[in-house]
Amino acid sequence: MPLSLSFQQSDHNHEHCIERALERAEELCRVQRQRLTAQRRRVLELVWAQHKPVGAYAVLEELQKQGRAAPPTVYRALEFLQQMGLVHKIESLNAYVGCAFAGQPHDAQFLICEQCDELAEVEIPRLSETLNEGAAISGFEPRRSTIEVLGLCPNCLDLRP
Amino acid sequence: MPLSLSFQQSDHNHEHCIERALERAEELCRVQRQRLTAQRRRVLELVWAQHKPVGAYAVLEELQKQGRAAPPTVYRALEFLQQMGLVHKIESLNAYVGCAFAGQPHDAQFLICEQCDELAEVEIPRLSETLNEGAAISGFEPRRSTIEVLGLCPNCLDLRP
DNA sequence: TTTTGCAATGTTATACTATAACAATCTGGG
DNA sequence: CCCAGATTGTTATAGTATAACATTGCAAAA
Ligand SMILES: [Zn+2]
Ligand SMILES: [Zn+2]
Ligand SMILES: [Zn+2]
Ligand SMILES: [Zn+2]
Repeated sequence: MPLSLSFQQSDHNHEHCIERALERAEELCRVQRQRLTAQRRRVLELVWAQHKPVGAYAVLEELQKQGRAAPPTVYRALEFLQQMGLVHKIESLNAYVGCAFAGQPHDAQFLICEQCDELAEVEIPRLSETLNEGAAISGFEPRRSTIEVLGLCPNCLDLRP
Repeated sequence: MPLSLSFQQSDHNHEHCIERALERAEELCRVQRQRLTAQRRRVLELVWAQHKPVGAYAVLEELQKQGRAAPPTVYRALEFLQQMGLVHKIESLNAYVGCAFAGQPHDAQFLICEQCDELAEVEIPRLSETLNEGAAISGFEPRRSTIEVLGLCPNCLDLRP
């Protein structure tokens, strides 16, 4: 997965992204004997609607367009999807995004554009190793890391003076 | 600053930590012609009360022991202190912690123990460089990064089976 | 097939985190 | 002193997330 393709072009076929994510989810849940119910599938679909982090209440609003729904519905689905490694929470934004590497064990690393809100999940070479080695020097044993980088994406940089 | 001293011993002289932080704050505000008011000073003191992240409403409760106070009081003080580089927000915990490197330009990096809640602000060798170089490969220009590592601290690891 | 028990969802209420808006007060420079 | 801007007070409300318990759905066991 070449890093230079981390950020999607605005004209890419996003339907394809969504389809692929849903297929991947079906597969993972089947293998792990977990139920990807219609509700959960729909939430995953909504989270994947864009390559941008989406708030839980934004998902809720969409759900409500097709019937009643309350916050616990969304949060339960998001929790399930996170546990299945299908969705990540972006802590610095209180928002959620579909995992680009579902099924592949990885530490989550995100580049987030503060201009257009586009997000790319990346795997920066040697970053996890450097982090783990550095933590070990402190005698610390890492279990889960939050790495969220805010800045300007290539698309927005191109449009700049 | 040796990384192996990142986590404080439970018997260290923490009054000294607090005094040093306050002196540092006075100095920084003086130089930058900003006012470290009694309110702001008190909030900084409360944030420094432990080497653990503290919630805004926990600070508020302490303030209320010495008179009336409302949420905006705390959030304003925290915002000021963050802008002055005296306090960091821990995004994954919605909590705040005193900066260990006030006055020294740095990217914030935290090791957080999920057992005892102790937190160490660290500067992992080459981590920022690795991150910036990796982002550059994506054509991304980083501005601010959130790096929070959850795991077990040396003290808690020692007490384990 | 019926039973049964757990998983999932519905529903209501509430906790927790943070900010908007405007009034009152304080502070330092002219 | 007087003013203008900064700071704080105060009330209300927005935004994020979970508790608690009722109901429904689903599949394995009998
Ligand atoms: Zn796409
Ligand atoms: Zn991922
Ligand atoms: Zn200390
Ligand atoms: Zn710091």
